[in-house]
Amino acid sequence: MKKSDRTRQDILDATASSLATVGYTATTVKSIAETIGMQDASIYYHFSSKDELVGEVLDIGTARAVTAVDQALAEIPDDHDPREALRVAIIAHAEAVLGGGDYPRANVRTFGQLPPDLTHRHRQGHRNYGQIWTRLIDDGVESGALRGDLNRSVARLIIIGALCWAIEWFDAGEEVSAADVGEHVFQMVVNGLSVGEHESPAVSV
Amino acid sequence: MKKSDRTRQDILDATASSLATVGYTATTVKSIAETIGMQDASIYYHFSSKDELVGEVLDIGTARAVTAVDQALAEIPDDHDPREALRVAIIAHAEAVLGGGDYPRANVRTFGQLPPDLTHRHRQGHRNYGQIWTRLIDDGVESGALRGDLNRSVARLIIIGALCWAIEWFDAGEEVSAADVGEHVFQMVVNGLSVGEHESPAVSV
DNA sequence: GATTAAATCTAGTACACACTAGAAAAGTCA
DNA sequence: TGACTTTTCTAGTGTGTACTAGATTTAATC
Repeated sequence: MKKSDRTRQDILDATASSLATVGYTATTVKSIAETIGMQDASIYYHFSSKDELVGEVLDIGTARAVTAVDQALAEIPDDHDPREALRVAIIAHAEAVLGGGDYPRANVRTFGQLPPDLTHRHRQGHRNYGQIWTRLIDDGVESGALRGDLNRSVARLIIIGALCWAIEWFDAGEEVSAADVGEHVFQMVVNGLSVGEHESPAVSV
Repeated sequence: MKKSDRTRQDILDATASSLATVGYTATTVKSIAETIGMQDASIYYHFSSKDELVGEVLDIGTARAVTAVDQALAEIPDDHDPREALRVAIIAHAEAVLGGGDYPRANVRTFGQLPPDLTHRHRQGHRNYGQIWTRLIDDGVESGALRGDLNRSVARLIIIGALCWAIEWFDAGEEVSAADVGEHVFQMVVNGLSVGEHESPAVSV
């Protein structure tokens, strides 16, 4: 019973890593098996199909991203500026998806390449994740800290999009960290690029 | 000689449409052939391989996006505010990629799913496109209109990312137009979501 | 209308993929 | 050790893919 659990975990890890780096199509059952030194057929003792395996990896990925953002939000004081909550959430997301493990990265990386079944399966998870952001923006607008003249749904998707797309160009080896990317996104979408009266920003790379 | 050109165009169009809607892997030579009422083998009279065909579609896509942005920029007066140039470029990009034809959409949609050869082939095209944006941001910073305390390269990638990711959620049937999305991106990354002294924005959806 | 060239089709090959069946090996515990 | 279970392997199937070769049809030219 112990052996099986460890192997199962190895398979999940290898799949997450492969999805995060080469995407869904290039992630073959054979390549996963090779990574952990098994025959491809042996995978099917632990998972009934490739898509069930991939689905489980993606489930873990969304769960981790949600947890990361929730935890970060839980740590800020109650009397916070709604902008600060947004900042914390953006940076937490950036760190989870860019600097974090393979699971959240696999999630974002394979977005739009999955077969219909898997896409449908994860729609609910994405909706839940989106609600966190909807609330953050609503709080900001209703408290008067954020502008109310923009479509909130579009604003939310633009923020998430800027963060998700970063996975396409972000290079962990470079001098810009995952948190830096988050800080930049926050500075841009909240304070704006335009010269004005901003608090002196903490980030300068 | 005429016939061949028209068929060739039909193949390109069908490929662009397929890439834009279902992605690279699901775009098979057979499905392309079916769309235009041919046998799959006949495609190879016009193109030597699937990837050569796809590569040509992507080339056209980048060219159209570049042209759209260049043209939009050429039409603004010489004494423009650098922010206005950025706004025009952002909206032109949004319209080209979201509201425009299948070719630019195919480009963005298949980003990250292409085999290494094709990825490498288009790196130069993307670099050229990026330079347009680099110049826009540099102009803004050097003229004092945009903040200079952020990493310009990161800022550029965040703007492009927000626009590119929009293809994943944008629905042409909804009440938000492609130009609306561009306007939102501009308002957010240049003026910021934060409440402050903005000119009353023209967009309110 | 006959001759030639262009364009498409029929019929296949080779390969990679997800997945299966049953034998073999490894692990567990009396 | 021996009986049993769990896990992995060997050897395959079927399917879908890009792509090829050569015959066949369609179009253009004289």
